[in-house]
Amino acid sequence: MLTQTIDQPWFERPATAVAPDLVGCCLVRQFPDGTIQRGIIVETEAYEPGDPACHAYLRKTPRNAAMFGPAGSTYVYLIYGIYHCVNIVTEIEGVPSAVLIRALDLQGVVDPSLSIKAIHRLAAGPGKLCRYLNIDRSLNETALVEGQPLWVEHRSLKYTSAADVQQIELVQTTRIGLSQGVDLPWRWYLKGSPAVSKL
DNA sequence: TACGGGATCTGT
DNA sequence: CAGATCCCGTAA
Repeated sequence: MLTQTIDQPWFERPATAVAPDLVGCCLVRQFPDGTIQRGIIVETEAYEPGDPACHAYLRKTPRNAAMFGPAGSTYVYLIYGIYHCVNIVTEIEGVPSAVLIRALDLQGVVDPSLSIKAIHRLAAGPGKLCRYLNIDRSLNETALVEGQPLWVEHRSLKYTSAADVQQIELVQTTRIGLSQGVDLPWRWYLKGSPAVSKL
């Protein structure tokens, strides 16, 4: 068994704990026609209660309701009227907490018209990865379960064997694009990945 | 009911 | 660095 699906208990932790652990894991998208696209998560951000940048900072509203849902479900929202962003909900139900998936290193993309470098930019950013994976609000509040439209797999053996868990070099910095909570260092990315949205 | 801004990206 | 373009949160 090379990959293992991550299930709910793993996500029942604060977003600031889950977010760094998700880097190196694999987001799996199964399209309606059954085809599957995988991407290694290379960049995440955490959003938590008490965090002024969290969409649920003030109260529960129709938009942010998904953040209060069970761990291991999705929170998908529309931003700037154009792009979607996908989060993985963490913490026990009722606690608004989530990890924004900011960038993926897509696996198995074969397109002769694109350079390797260009392929690495296809999902380099939260809006771009949702566009590429065709993720919109119809996938809001979806459980991350194998065989569903979206799920997550643990770091593969080739990443986790031997010396390697330690070799995932994480960089921790401040989050991007915010006007509130700008000083909280709740963004993590895989050092050296060509698919990270910004250095 | 009206209004303004947003966890973004692209092309100029 | 402005524009795209929609939803929703807040105020009235």
